[in-house]
Amino acid sequence: MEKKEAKTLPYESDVCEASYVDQDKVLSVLRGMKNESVMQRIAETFKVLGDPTRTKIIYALSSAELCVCDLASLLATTRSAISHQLRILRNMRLVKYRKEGKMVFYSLDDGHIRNLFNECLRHIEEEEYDRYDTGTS
Amino acid sequence: MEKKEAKTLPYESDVCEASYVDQDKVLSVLRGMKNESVMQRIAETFKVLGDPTRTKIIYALSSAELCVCDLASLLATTRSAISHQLRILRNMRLVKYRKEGKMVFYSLDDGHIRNLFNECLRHIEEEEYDRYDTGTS
DNA sequence: CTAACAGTTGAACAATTGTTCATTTGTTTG
DNA sequence: CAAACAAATGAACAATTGTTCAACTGTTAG
Repeated sequence: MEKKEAKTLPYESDVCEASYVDQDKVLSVLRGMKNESVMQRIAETFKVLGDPTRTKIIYALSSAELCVCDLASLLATTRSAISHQLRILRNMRLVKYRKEGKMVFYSLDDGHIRNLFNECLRHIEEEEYDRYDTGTS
Repeated sequence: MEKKEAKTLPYESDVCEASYVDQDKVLSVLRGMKNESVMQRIAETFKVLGDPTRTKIIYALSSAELCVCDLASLLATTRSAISHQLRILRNMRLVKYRKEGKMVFYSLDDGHIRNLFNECLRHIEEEEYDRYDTGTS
């Protein structure tokens, strides 16, 4: 039970335990939190959408069904790089595919992804607007 | 002008240039694409939302205004780690802050972020549903 | 069958990223 | 002023990530 004296703590301890935390507020937020695995899944989804190459693939597929070679040409990169990224998108069920001979055509898996994209775009545009709006008044 | 013989190309060249690309389709998609900097901004936004710690911070802030110490307590991590992540969220204008004495209270910057979050959640829930729905025809 | 091609994949490498540790800044209080 | 505390920050480190290179699978056409 050795109690550490305050003096022996020159900087913060590992985890914020002691300080003036608003316990009630924190507990209330904690209760409203989705469970860990859902949070993990959300983070993962955003992360997958957060790579420039994948972002562009998704955007391209939101306007047409395309094969690997089309995408490579469109994004000026190799088929290999595209293929690696498509696998990640496939695993996250963000895109689906259809085989036709030796070609494989990819498209978006569902409409939510398009919505996510548009919502993000709206945020960015509003951000842009705000930047020029501040200063008046 | 040394022309390489086909035989000296045992595998694909750097970029998909030659092959059977549907030029019309690709050009049409390309025209519909947002410009590079917008795409970059979208990717960046998703990326920032795509780290588990930041995802949780955002989610927590979507239900209450909190200080660094509250967040550290809530996520069971150090104030330093939270502070580093908050800077990133600040830079992307996803959160705003308000100083009160030596405390700093953070909150979401605008409503779009909440929408983005909810849209993502809906995608995940539908995904979950689909997984148990497949098999029947 | 063989050559050519679309796509996939594994290994390796460089680049980026998140956390920790330690220090610093700025505010409040004794 | 000095001690105490919230928060911010820089450096360092381990872990993760995206691309490239090279090889491989499977399909089509001569």
